[in-house]
Amino acid sequence: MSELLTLFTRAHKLLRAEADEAMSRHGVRVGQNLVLAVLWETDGLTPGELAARLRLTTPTIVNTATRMEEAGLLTRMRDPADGRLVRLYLTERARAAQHPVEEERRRLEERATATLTDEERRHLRTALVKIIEELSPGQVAP
Amino acid sequence: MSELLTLFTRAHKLLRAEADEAMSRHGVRVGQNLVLAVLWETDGLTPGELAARLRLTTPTIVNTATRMEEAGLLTRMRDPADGRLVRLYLTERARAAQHPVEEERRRLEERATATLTDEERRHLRTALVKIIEELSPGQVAP
DNA sequence: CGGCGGTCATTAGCACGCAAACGAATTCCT
DNA sequence: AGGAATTCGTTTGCGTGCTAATGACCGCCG
Repeated sequence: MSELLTLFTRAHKLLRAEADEAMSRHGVRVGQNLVLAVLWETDGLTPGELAARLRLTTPTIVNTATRMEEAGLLTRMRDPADGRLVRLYLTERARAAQHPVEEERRRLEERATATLTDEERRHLRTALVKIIEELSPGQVAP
Repeated sequence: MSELLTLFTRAHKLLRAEADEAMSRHGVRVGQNLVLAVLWETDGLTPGELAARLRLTTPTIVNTATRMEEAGLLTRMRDPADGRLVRLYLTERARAAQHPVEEERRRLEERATATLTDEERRHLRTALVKIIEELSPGQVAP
């Protein structure tokens, strides 16, 4: 039986559900927190740039951005120099959510790996990196 | 930074994409292969029973079953003894897909962990089990 | 300068998860 | 026996991912 794939799926689902619940307490859904993480670092990126950094497709970012706009987390502005581009800027609410959301993320990771030793955590990390490297033709970088 | 969560998400996405591509070669989408795996073992279960075994919600199974019915993978039959129940039965096509799909699953797992030693694989497995145990209040069982 | 190809974002449509609301059938409890 | 409560499946609507098709805009090239 394909033990590992099954366990992987279950662990991922649990982690994602916990993350969504935790983020939702601060008005951020789990898929939005990735976009936020990038914009907290570099505000005013375009959907395409965000997609590249997050390894998602542009349509995914566009749809997420629309929901985030409706939720008052960001605003769209056409680039004055290049009318094809749209730049996404965080609102005050989005900036205010940074520390709470980052804290939730940190706490979840800590909780999920609470019963692992430091060595086991390192093993897990290297195993994940190896899997990613094996399946993704190329870089593992950031 | 929450390294582990990020790595986990990326690895899961890659695994899922590969799995979907592999299964699709045999007319089965990645979400359907889980339903199939259970029905290959025990045909004629109800959506509720399947949901319980797969730890998914009943609506998810119902919708997946509808798509599988349209794809000619299963048929719905009302239980003659209890009119609330619907039983899902595999078609010949679904049974024919068993060996190819199981083989794809096995190959994917093998490929993903190709650069891991047996010991690393065991480490990964126990780490996943611990995470699941930590986040899911109760059983890790089947 | 005027069209043409390339580069964007967006829209549409699908898969697959969830929760909540609904309707049908059974079971339980007077 | 007959109404109330429970147990099912289904429908609906949302979030998050994808691909393919569309449309706006820029830059280049003749």
